[in-house]
Amino acid sequence: MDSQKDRKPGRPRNADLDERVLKITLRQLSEQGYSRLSIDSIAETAGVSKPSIYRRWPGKADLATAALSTLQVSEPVVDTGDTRQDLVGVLTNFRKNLLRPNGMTLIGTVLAEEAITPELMELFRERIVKPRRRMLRKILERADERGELKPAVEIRAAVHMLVGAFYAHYLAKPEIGKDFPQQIVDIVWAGIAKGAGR
Amino acid sequence: MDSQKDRKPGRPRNADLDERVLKITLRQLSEQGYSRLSIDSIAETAGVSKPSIYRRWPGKADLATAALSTLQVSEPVVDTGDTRQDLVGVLTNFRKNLLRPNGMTLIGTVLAEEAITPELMELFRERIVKPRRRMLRKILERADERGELKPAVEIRAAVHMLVGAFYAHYLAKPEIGKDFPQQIVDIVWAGIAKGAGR
Amino acid sequence: MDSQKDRKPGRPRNADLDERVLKITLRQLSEQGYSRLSIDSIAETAGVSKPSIYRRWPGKADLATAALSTLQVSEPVVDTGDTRQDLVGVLTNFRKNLLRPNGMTLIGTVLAEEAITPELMELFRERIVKPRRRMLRKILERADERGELKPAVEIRAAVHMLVGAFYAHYLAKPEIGKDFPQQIVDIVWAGIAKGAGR
Amino acid sequence: MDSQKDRKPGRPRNADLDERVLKITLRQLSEQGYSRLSIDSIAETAGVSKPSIYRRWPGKADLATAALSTLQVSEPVVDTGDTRQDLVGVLTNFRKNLLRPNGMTLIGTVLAEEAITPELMELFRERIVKPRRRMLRKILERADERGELKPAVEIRAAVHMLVGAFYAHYLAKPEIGKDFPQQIVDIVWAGIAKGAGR
DNA sequence: CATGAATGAGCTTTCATTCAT
DNA sequence: AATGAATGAAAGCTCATTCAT
Repeated sequence: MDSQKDRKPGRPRNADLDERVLKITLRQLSEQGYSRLSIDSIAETAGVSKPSIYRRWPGKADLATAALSTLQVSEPVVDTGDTRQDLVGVLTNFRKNLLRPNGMTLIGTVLAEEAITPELMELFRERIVKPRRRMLRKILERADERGELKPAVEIRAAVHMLVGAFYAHYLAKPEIGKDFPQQIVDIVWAGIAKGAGR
Repeated sequence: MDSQKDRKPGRPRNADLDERVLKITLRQLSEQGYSRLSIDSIAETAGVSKPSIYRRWPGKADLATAALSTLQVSEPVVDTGDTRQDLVGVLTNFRKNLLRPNGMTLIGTVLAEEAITPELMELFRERIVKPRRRMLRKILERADERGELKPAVEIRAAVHMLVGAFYAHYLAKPEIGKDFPQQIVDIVWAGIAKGAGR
Repeated sequence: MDSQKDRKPGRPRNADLDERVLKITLRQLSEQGYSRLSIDSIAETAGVSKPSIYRRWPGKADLATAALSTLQVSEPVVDTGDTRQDLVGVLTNFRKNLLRPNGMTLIGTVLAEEAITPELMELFRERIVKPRRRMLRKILERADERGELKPAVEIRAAVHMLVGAFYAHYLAKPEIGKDFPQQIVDIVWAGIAKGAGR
Repeated sequence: MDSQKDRKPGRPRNADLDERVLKITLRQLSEQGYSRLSIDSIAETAGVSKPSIYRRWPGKADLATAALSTLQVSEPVVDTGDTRQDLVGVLTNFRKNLLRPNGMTLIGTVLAEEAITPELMELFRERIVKPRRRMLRKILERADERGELKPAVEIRAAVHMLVGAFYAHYLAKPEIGKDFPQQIVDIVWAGIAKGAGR
């Protein structure tokens, strides 16, 4: 009798449903962008009725936001002791994600919608952009603590360059060579490391 | 007979119209993205009928493409003799464009639509991305010819970094400081210039 | 054994609930009409679940009907001895009700729905229309017994005119003057009273 | 060549369409009321696409209003010289309309929607209510000019009673006898005519 | 008994596109 | 060539009703 005492009243939610809907929303979001995203088609694909969706999320924007917020970049921070190798590791992984089908669509949609649905951009920043940057920043901060960097190096700017190089490359040419992470790290390292650049 | 020699038969097309439509299309494209782009509203804003649009461009994608292709980045290549100053000049201008209202919307739309309307991306690459990169590349090539760069420097990678840093910064934080171009150039320069990085 | 003798088995119904729901239903019915009446919103406003409503009333029509049937015009029959004054009294009250906000919405809804939900009209007739008419009829019958009326006066027709004048006035112009009841009574009285109309 | 000079450019409108849509709208409005009125079903019944409707009328309210405004009570003003006979004639016709199927639905809908879509009521007043009243008023004014009425009779109030009696009767009992017009006219006449009421 | 969840059908409205002058 | 009219297909959202605890 005790085992039921804290059961909530009413028909329990179908827990699957949340997950299924969010997953499909995220897929449509990444494949077709926010404005092509259709609750009709999400409902159909998920095998769910539209009101079930509207019960959970008040509107399209909220649903898209919720889907985005399920994303979470969370790779363990590597620490091999070799700064350059650590950086290359993170960037290699970044490259892989970028080159996946629709790897850039989500970021595109988020930028395209910024004026109209700014929440998307904000979430994307918090959940995707910042976590990835944090990994790189940590690596560089460790290097700094070990005294590997020049004094007064702008770590944030270095991170911008490391990450940004991939965006720029993609925009110029969508095939990014396997050794690009290494190339980028080499140049940045030469720019920020103490005694580098001989 | 002279006065008519290069007239085509039939009622001539209204040349104004092309221009007006393309201009408005481009604006809507930059402000609201491709999928919110509405031929209805373009026609209305331009004071033109929809069939007049369809006569010229077979469909929405073609119209958007045509509008994009009117864009042309064409800044005069500066050459002050000081490589770093030249780079900072170009990037300062780049920053200004980026920070304009909707400065990133167009690029976002183009990325978001890549899977569905790849022509947009291709055009954007040719008309916007590559010209800007070319300016930076030229500056660096000149520097190389003057012997300012380390041997075997990957100029293309350096350009990726210079440009990309802005994208990355925008994604992480949309306010980009005035001295950011200088910061970036400093680091890259330290990474690629002969004798730099002491 | 006494204390439970008239308890029904199982959990007793919450009597409050009936009342609350009906009251809110009646309000929505009077303010927005039958077809805008929404069980969703009734449930929410009453703080009740929808199945609790459906358990009591099989559907929307039944609920609306039940709400209507709680209405009951029941004014004490005045009898000052002065027929005209009595009539004016009733009609003055009628005017007040008519001019209340949404004073005509309920009657409108009932007419509008007659073809689809005839029960509403029937109930309205029994609970609202007839009781009010009965008051007027009583007054006139009393007058007749006192010998104030011409012989063979159609009392029912007189009542139609007394009441109907207000409807007609409202339809033509929704502001009804304070002396309208008196005006109407004067004319009717001149038409039906013995020796009137000199 | 002249015969075409004032033809409007563009594809001409399908004139039938307006008429068909308005007719069906009016029917649905009278049968089911404003809020059940559905553009979907109007379009289907009229064999027309929904955008064709929206091109002509910006929304549901406008369409309903337009449909209402096609109505026009316009009966020739009879003048037999016998006031009572003239009145009975108009009211007999009124009775016939009232007793038609859904004869009261339209007026009900208009009342029910007054708070939400007041244009309907306004139009109804102008197009239906006032014209009919005008006919009765004219008859009474003529009688007055002929010196048939008591001095200072409130003609408007008399008209309210004549018309209103039918509404009141309908609300109390929807079967209205054939001699009701005569009955009503008799009482009112006794109330307002000079020397009547013996 | 009462609840919260789920559903199918419907609503108004907009869009890209084609027709008929 | 240019126009206004017409269309089929969808979109976002809400409602009356039923299910599963």
